[in-house]
Order: sequence, then C-alpha cells, then structure tokens
Amino acid sequence: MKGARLHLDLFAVFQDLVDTGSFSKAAARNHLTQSAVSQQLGFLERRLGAKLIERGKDRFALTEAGREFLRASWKILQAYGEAESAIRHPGAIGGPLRVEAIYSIGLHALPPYIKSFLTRFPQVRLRTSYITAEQVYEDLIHGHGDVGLVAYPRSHPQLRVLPFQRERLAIACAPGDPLASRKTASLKDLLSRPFVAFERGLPTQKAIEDLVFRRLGTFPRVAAEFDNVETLKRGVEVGLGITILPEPTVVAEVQAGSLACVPFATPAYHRPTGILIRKDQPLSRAGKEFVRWLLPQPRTIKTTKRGQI
Amino acid sequence: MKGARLHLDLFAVFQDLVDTGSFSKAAARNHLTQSAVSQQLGFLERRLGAKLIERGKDRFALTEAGREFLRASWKILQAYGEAESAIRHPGAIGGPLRVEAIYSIGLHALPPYIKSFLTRFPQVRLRTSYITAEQVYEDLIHGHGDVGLVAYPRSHPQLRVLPFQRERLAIACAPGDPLASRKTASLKDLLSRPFVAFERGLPTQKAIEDLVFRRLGTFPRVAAEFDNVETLKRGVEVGLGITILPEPTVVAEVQAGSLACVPFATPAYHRPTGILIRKDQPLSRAGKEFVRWLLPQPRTIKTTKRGQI
DNA sequence: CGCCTTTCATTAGAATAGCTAATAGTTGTA
DNA sequence: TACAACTATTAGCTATTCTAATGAAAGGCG
Repeated sequence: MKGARLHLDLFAVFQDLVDTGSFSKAAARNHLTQSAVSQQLGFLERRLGAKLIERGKDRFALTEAGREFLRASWKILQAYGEAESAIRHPGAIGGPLRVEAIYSIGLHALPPYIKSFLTRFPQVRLRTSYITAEQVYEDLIHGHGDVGLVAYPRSHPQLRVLPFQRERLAIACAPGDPLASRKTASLKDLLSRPFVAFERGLPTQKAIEDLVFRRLGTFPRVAAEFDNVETLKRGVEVGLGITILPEPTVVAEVQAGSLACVPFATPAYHRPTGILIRKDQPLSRAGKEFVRWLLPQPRTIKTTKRGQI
Repeated sequence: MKGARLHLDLFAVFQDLVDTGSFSKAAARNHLTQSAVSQQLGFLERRLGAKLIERGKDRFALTEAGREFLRASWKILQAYGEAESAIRHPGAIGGPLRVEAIYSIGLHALPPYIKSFLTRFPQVRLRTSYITAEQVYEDLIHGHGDVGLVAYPRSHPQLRVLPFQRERLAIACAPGDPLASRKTASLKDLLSRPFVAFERGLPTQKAIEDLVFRRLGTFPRVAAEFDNVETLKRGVEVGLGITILPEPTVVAEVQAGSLACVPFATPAYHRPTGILIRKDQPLSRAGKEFVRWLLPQPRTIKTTKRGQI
C-alpha cells in the first residue's frame, strides 16, 4: 500500500474501527482480515501525515485528526448513500440514517416506530445505537448521529429539542411484594422499602430524586444502583427493593408475571422524552421523514384539515 | 472493471467530465487515457443501475441520476478536502472552495481579493468559474459553487444576498472620439452615436436600458451586442460605437490608451454587485472566511471597537 | 511471576482492480 | 461518402490491496 487510492470502504472501515474499538472486529464487520484493517489505517495515517487513532496503553483513543477524519467519513458515506438510494429508487426516501437513543427509549418506546418506519421506507439504512444520555448529546453535537432520543431533554445551543412522549411513571416491585396487589400507590409507599435506583447523575435518576424529595422531604434507602433499565429491573425482580419506572419499560415483565407495576393514585407523574437534532446541519430527507414519523401527528386518521398526511 | 471500488478519484473525474463535457478532456485533466474515463463512467453506471450522462445526438446531457451523483461528488470531495486540510494544517483555514462570478466581476473586481485571500489562506484550494449570471444562480442553487458574485443581484428563496460593491458607471468610447476629451458627460451624449450593448436579457444590459429609457425616453441605435465585457470593449475600441460600462472594467484599457472613459456629470450612476450564498447549507470555514474577506469591513484598521478583527 | 490469550504490526506472496494501448463502433460534417 | 472527432470495447500488463503466517507487546489469571 503505497500510492494507494482512497476507496469509500476505507471510510466505512474507519467508522467501524472507531465504533468497535477493535481492529479485528472492524475487520470482521467488513469481511476482511485484521491485517487488512491494520494496513488501511496505516495507509490513511501515512497519507494524512497524522496519527488518527492513539493505540497505546489506554487502548484506543481518537486523536484530534481522527475525530476530524471521522466527521468527514460520516459526511462522505452519508452523501454517497443518499445519492445511491435516490438514483436506485427514484422518488423513494432512502440513504443512511443514524439514530441514537438512551437504552430505555431504544428498547421500549422506539421499536414500534422503527418497525413501521422501515416498512414504509425500506430504502433507509437505519443504524441505531443505544447508549447513555451523555453520549447521545455528545454524538449529536459532533456530527455522528442524526437523530437523538433522550429523557428529560435539556436544551443546548447547537441542538434543537422536539418533545417526543410523556411516559407515565409507576412503582415497580417484585410480584410477591404486598404492594403488588394494590390498585394504586402513592409516593409515600416508597419509604417502607429499599429503593433500586439508576446511577446518580443519570437524568432520569436526578428527576426521580428531585420529585420524591420535593414531595416527601426525604428519600428511601438506596439498595442498589444500575446504569440501565434492563439490569435495574433484574434487581427489582430478585427482591433488592422497589423502584419507579416509566410504564412502557415494564409492560413485558408485567405480562410475563416477573414484575408488578402499580400506578400512582392522585397526581400522575410523567417522564418527558425528547427528540434531538442539530441546528446547523439540515437533516437528510430520511432524517426529516423519521422525525415526522416520531412526532405525535395524526397519521392514521382519515380526515385531516390539510387533507393529506 | 467488474467488482471494482469507488475511489474518490472517480468522483473528481466525474466532475471534470461534466465540467468539460468530454471524455478525453476529463481524462487529460486527470492524467488518464480516454479509455480509463470511459471505463470509470461505465462502472459507475453499472454500479448505480442508471445512466448518468446521456451521450447521444445532442451530445452530453446529464440525466437526473447524473445530477444527483454530481451533487454527491461535490459533497464528498468537499468533505474529504476540508478534513485533509484541517488535519495536515491544524488550525489553518483550508479545503476546497468554489467561487462563481460573472465575467466582469471575475476579471476585474475579484482578482485583488483572490490574491490577498490566497496569500492569507494558502491552504484553500480555490476554484473559480467565470460564467453568465444565470449559471451563477443555477450553480449556487444546485449545490455546485459555494459563493457567487453577480451584478444587480436578485433575491431567491434559496439564496442569501449580501451587497458587495457599487461600481461607478461611465461612458466608454474609442480614444479618437470627440467625447474622449471631455471631462464629464451626460446620458444625452449617448444619443449622438450608435451604442455597443450587452446581449438583451443580461442583467447589466437590462439595468442600463432601464436607466437610459427612464431618463431620456428613448434609446440609441444598438450597433452590436456582446455577451461579455471583454469582447464588448474590443467592439468599442474598433469604433463600432460607444457604451456604458462600470469603471473598474476599463481601467486597464484607459491606462493603455486603447479606450477612453468619461464619467457622468451630475448624478453618478452605479452598478451594484452582490455576493450569493445558499441559505440552507452552511458555508465551510473557508467559505465564511472568503465572504468576510469580500465584505467592506475594516481589516487593516488598527483599532476597532471590538478589539480584534 | 510467568504462561496464556488477545490484540495490533509486519512481512511475503497471491488475487485482483484499474490502467494503457490498440482497435472497433458511433455520429456529425464537408 | 469519406473524414474527423468522438466514445466503447477488449486484451494484457502493472500496481494495488488483499490473505496467511508470523512477530511483538500487553493484560489477565492461576
């Protein structure tokens, strides 16, 4: 590899390299050997005259040049993908689209939307990542990721926030718990048992602490902390304590009988979720369509004032 | 070329192909043979499953797919170029920048700006085209071309217009003409001689006709029409008649003594020129810098209210 | 503490992509 | 009709870019 050519594959491999943090995994994703990936990166670095990935002791860190190159990779593949799709399927909406959501939304609220969206627009090559809220903001701002989904969205100078859903909060407990047989509960019921929490600092955790503290002036003992809904639910199932969760995240367990869910009586509490998009760069057609798909607009209603969807 | 790869060169060659309208010329520009270019285009068309360039009787027309691909090519090369420049020369402003101007601006008002701009930002790969006003609007809207320069700019929903210069209009005539010895002239002086005009429909011509007609109620006999300043001036030099031109476009000929230039006495007339940029897509850093360079802001003044330039 | 596992780097050599050169096939023009 | 100026096609060579094998470095674990 000396005076070599810059294929588009190089950019895709580089993305996967950053994505997976591993030469061999990136190689596998692209049906290549680890050696090929190593040579490709070597070629890029020689060609650009700068290290792109710092791979020393604290394994795998993007350099500033690497970040710059990653941004370009994304733009390039995006541009090509959109054009190819537009040419192959004229009139259809297509091309790549990267959606980043926090775990709880990605695993529960989002799937039905994704399914119907892909049925409607099969030419869109959707790539979803379920990551932490911090990473969602980070990725959106830095140009990876086209659409973000977070809970308790906070505004940011470079991002636009659109309201997505309001998920009703409820108390979740093991099926054997006395609370499980109740029709409704109140915040006070929390105090009698240890609490299974999200990690401190996560937006949902902060909001719940805030809510409970404002209403009760105190907070139950925290039995355990988890960084995502799925493992947190496992904690509740095995009886570590009870918790507050958005209802949509527990419907599967409630149906399966592995968790019980008791809604709040008088004031219903909600977790707002929001859609994030960049302000500066306009969304691709596919991106715009997807956001429209998420927004609570009447799509199935027969008659609307404007006639069409 | 069967299961070939998409190099960045393919996109560059495709641009040149569209640009030159010829396989052999595009090949020459890229140090290739005509055969290679033919194979490349064939590969692209097979790969995308669509004709990109219609090359039949009315030689060389881009198809819809071709236009789509051209747009993508531009975005791709732009993204790569910017990244490469940012990586190779960190902190410097660089990357590709495409400036499109009408002949008269490109040949006279622009060069000093371009020279100083390139001295200041040598990493910018500037590509200028001097074309008709119509093409400037067209190219800007369709995403080729980052910055446009036209006379009598008209607004367009997709374009933003910034005022550039106001060029003083004057009467130009052959050095032997009796008018040549006058200090000033008035519009009435036009009527005594045939007029050398721009082609009908060109903005500058329309504006001049409008001006003369509004003031005099008539228009001198048109001796000849030209589609650009340079040939028009040749017409005046050989005595076809006199004309109205922006002063900056004739300074060279006046100094050389091949043309005379007489300013208007009482009201000075001006030709406004404007900078065009797209509203939707944000300009690259280089583009922003260039526009700032063109705008009449104090760059050399030592003290400003805001401190720094 | 050293062995084993994992990961990236470096070769040489095989596979293949992409070029040139030559030539055939168009189309418009004198 | 022949010519001029294109683009298309083909065969074959060269250079690029893989794979396979191996080396080196580092982390995990008994």
